[in-house]
Amino acid sequence: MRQVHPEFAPRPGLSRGEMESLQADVAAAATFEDDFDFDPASVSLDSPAVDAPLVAGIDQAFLDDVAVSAVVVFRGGTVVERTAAVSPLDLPYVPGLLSFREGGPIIDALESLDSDPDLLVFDGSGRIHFRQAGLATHMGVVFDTPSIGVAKSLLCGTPKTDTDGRPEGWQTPIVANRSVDSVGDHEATSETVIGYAYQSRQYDSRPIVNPLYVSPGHRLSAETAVELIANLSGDYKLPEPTRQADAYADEAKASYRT
DNA sequence: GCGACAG
DNA sequence: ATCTTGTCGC
Repeated sequence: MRQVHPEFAPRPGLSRGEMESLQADVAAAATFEDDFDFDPASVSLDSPAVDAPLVAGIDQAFLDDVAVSAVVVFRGGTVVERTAAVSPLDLPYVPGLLSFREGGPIIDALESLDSDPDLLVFDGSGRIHFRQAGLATHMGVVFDTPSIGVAKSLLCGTPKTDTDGRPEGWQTPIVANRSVDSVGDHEATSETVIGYAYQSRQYDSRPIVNPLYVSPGHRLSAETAVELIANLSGDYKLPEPTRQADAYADEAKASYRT
């Protein structure tokens, strides 16, 4: 696939202030409402539909100063394409600036993809971010493609209800808190729903499984984002596209080491 | 100064 | 994220 807005792509060598300023521009350019042409209900893991939307899962593995970015593309429950790219890392991990560390490598991988996915699913946050421009939002805007962020822990915002020990399928809104800035048309008040905590799985044996934190990246509402992730969840905690991308990144990393 | 945070 | 053996349990 190709970048639609390369001017928003993370550039190495920016100061912290410039990175934060670019994130504000990205957030202002993002849409947190449904704006896509496929039917959310047609996104599933078992639909044999030959015309089901293409969903790409993206994840990375690391080795010293290089990132191995993997993309696994699904159509219904079938993998139709996989790619992996190895790229140098310029910056360390800094909470809030993840897209500047991982964005470049991810763009490399997505550009090497033959398919043109209808939906991108990232390992990290989307709108659940200090400037409402997490990794999923940043990448979604650069490729102008619907995107969702699925994080295993909460970066900011507050769950409307306590999330401990909830049953499978349970969900509660994540509203903005003081650490979330209003950006462009996207205000951030204690009423603003920036994502959802979603209990994708709960095993009888384990005492507790933490929920996933799902947030819209671009061209999606928070409600639709959770609905889609629910449709893409199988027997494991992580949605299948992300889980497979994670495994493929590890594979690619292992073969790269040798 | 306190809080405190994706991968 | 990454470094890692065994081990508990379905």
